[in-house]
Amino acid sequence: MVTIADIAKMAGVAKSTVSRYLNGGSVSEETIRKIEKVVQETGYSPNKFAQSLKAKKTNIIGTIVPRLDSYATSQTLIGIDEQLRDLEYQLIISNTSQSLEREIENIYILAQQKVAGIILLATMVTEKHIKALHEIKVPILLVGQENEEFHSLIHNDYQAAHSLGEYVLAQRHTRIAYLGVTKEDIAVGVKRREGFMSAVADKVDTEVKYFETSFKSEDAIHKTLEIIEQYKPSIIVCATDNIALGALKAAYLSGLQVPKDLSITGFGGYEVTDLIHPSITTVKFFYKEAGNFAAKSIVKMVNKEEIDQMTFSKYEILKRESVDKKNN
Amino acid sequence: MVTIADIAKMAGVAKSTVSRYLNGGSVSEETIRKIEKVVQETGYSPNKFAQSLKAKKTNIIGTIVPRLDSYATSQTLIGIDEQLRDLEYQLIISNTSQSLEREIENIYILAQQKVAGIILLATMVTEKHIKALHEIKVPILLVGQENEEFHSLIHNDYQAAHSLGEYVLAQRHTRIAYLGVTKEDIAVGVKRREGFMSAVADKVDTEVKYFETSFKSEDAIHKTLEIIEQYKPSIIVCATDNIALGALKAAYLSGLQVPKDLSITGFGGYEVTDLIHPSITTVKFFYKEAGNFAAKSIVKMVNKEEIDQMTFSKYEILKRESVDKKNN
DNA sequence: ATCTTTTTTGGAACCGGTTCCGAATAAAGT
DNA sequence: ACTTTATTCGGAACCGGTTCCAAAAAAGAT
Repeated sequence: MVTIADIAKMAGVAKSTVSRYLNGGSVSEETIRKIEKVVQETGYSPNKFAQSLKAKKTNIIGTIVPRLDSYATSQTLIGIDEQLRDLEYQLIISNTSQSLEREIENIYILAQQKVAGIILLATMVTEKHIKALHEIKVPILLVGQENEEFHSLIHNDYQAAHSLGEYVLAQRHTRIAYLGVTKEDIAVGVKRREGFMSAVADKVDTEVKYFETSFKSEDAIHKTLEIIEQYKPSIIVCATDNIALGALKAAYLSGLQVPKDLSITGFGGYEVTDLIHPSITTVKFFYKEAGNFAAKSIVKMVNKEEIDQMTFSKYEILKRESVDKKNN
Repeated sequence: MVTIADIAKMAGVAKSTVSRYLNGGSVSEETIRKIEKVVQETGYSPNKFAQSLKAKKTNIIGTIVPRLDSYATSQTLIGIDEQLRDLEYQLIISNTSQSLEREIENIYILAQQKVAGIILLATMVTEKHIKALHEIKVPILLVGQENEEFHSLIHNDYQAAHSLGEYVLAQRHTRIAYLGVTKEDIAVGVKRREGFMSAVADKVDTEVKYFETSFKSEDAIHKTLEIIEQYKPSIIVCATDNIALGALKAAYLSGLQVPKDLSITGFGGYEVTDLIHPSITTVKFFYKEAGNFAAKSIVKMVNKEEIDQMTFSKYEILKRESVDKKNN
């Protein structure tokens, strides 16, 4: 490994002169040429650890993600990655495999690595999270969950679900099942449910029942089989697209035709929802664009610029084959 | 930020004593207690840059991946991540968004960061790749593509496709379309095709035609529409599950029933292939287990242990609803 | 109690880069 | 030609940890 001392010796100058050359300091044209020649011949590049040790900072942004095999996470990371590259920051991805303990641990690990900022894609934000995030003195951006103590970028779960509720009413569905998830996930478990109910509850001649499943499609299959047997809804509104896939499978297993016998909606706008038959009506969140925005925001925070405390990403209702219009 | 010098001062000992305490050197019980107390009170942890600068190595394994939104990549990374965590190595994920230039660049960047080893999930291995991998003097493991100069962990594309070909024959399909991808991808574009053809070519009364598409489902939809119109196969064997999803959509758009009018197979064993209707017959590769194995292997290489030059991961034919048996 | 062996400790050098500042040199001004 | 200003350069200290080795202390043997 070639060091700055080697380069200095080979170019016949001092280490500090090479350093000045590398960092835009005062160096004569002749000396520049001498150093350049040696740098090119050797392929020298500075030792990152030495630089960071001295500078006490890095150009690294850490992200903490709950899982690697989720569409929302992947797309968000792609957006973050693209934008950070443009801004000449390096991205570190820490996968916590949905362990809250690991999330806390990774917060401290990233701080130790002197990341310039942290983007936390959170499923939930506990007191321990908050304590850790305060202790480490690093700019933090939450993505996907809101919290009044930290800057947040969230998908407008409430408003999106409300819009979907309006669409379901406009399609004249009156016997509605809502298949949600645990309240511990504020965004998916609470806000989407509340938003949807705000649109459909208390409508005359409209019955809506809440059911709960996990995030796994296999559990959603079983739950939907129950719902079909016990409640016979004309539509099932699912809190995620993966749950909707499970509901679709259960409909087939029950001998029902979608959307004729049972309509189904999802949430997220995963690509596969347009590839299958029937294509699934869903709410599309622009995860990649959200990732782009998150990257820009965290860099602004690193540079001590002001950003909004809370930002909402866009959504779009994708009206597709899986919902029909009822005649009543 | 508390440094080792602060700890030493507070405990009334020398820096080198604190360092020995931290690294299992010779320290008396009394001195251990003094240091421990101060370390706990301050929450001190060593500066990673200083450690790495001195040690000239890290406990980081870098992975270079072509994309973040692929099932195979996600599962492999999850497997790598789990295993590395157990082995107390940190994982860095570098996403190259399918740019060969970025792959080369990231090889050098990771070397600069003194990663202990690199796992390269490659789509193809060019001369530039080989040059870079040789220059950086870091243990390398290729995953998903074979190359005789570097240790490789590959999915047995040839044998798996051969087995699938045998299954297709056993289901008595005689008018077969194979929908493949570019030959530049040796594993998916060459080996899978060759393996399948080795099973079905030259069979009496069996006609098999090769067609080509990109990895994108949308392109596969269009290509499949053409194939259905021009060749009317009884089965389409697709080089990936995403292509199979496209083929399934095209069958629906053509008014065909699967598997009655047209059978479809995929490759990879993505979860969604069992969620949709009809469930797709496919070859399942155990990506996560492959990731586990890759992590163990790279760590062995880092420790100068011998490993096999080439290792094959397992596969399994998942016989599902999308292929029926012909009566001929 | 004395001698030998083992354990413990601290000082200093080192890892590879950055930065300050005085000295030297060059350029500009009178 | 002399003075003032600007540019360039190199030496040394520093960033926070590790490690070597001589000296001191402790433990074991006679």
